[in-house]
Amino acid sequence: MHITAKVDYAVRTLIELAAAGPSPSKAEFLAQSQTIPHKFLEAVLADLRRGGLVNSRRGPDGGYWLARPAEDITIADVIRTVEGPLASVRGERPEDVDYAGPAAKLQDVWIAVRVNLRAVLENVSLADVANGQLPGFLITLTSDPGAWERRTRPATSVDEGAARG
Amino acid sequence: MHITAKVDYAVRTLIELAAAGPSPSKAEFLAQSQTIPHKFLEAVLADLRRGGLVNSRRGPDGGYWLARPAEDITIADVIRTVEGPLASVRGERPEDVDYAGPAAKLQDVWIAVRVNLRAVLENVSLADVANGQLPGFLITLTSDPGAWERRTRPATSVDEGAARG
DNA sequence: CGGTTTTCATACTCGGATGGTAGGAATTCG
DNA sequence: CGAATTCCTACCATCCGAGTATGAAAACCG
Repeated sequence: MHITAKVDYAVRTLIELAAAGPSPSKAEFLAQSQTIPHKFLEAVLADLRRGGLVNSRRGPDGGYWLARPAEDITIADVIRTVEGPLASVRGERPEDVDYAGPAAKLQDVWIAVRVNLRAVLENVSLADVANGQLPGFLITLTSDPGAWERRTRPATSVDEGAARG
Repeated sequence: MHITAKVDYAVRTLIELAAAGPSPSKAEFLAQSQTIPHKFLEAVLADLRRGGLVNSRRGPDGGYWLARPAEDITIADVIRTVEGPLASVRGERPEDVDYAGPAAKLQDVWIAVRVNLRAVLENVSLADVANGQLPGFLITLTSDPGAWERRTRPATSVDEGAARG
């Protein structure tokens, strides 16, 4: 469950474009604003252009701008454009896996994971983030202080010889 | 957002052990039951043992069995044992990332993603899956037929507005 | 037209992860 | 003892992630 640099860069760049409005922004400016290696960002922007999320123009006064309104581009759109499906199991889509015996119902778990991923990523737009006004359900999810705590797996009772409550 | 073969194998193997009860199961049997390469499964089982999720014994009548009750081991436990943190952004934990300018609130999105991942993975146990009796919230999440449909990113032309809220 | 600025395309590197395989040592049992 | 099984170390092939280098193509300026 890893957000790659490419996805991270793509989302941040598009947020920057959402904030910039309709006039074109140069790759060099975007790279410096978000601290992204310039040439690497160019490759990401190429994917975004081929995916139809941004338009571009060359030459002086050239640059990149959003191809659609920032309200209509979700984080899920960005991930699918630069990386493919939101969730996959060993390269397959969750609905395509097939498990034997007692593991049969494991498929439902992966489906539920995808449902919950979608519930967040398909319901936050670039405009939401750029304006700093996240949707209500997002506020609710992140307002629990536990949401910000790191959680490590429980220490096994076996290797802690002495103390166990 | 990719479930690796290692995680998939680990979970399925532990479910098989949950179904097998307290008597030891041999790696060869587990490999064949779940169609996993035998030697690769051995490496996975080694991680699970070092992580304290299974115990083992050698020799004839040897094998592997769960170190804790199947009701007390969640899918999240398994993922953290064999792969590390549930969610990460460019190798960092979501609470540690720091974004400039209009992207600042993007951190909250990643936090929300982790919250929703935890909501599923920390609340399904090996016993739930092995018994085929998933918790109610899981049933609810997967009973929507849309949960099983693949979703592709919208075509470049604007057609359907996403149902928000 | 020439020169400058920018995007665009291609190819390359480099390390680490992923998904395995092989061979043999250690342990347990009959 | 000998057979069965886990356990350990090493190895391998391939791909992916992240980034670099070089230069061609387009757009604008005068």
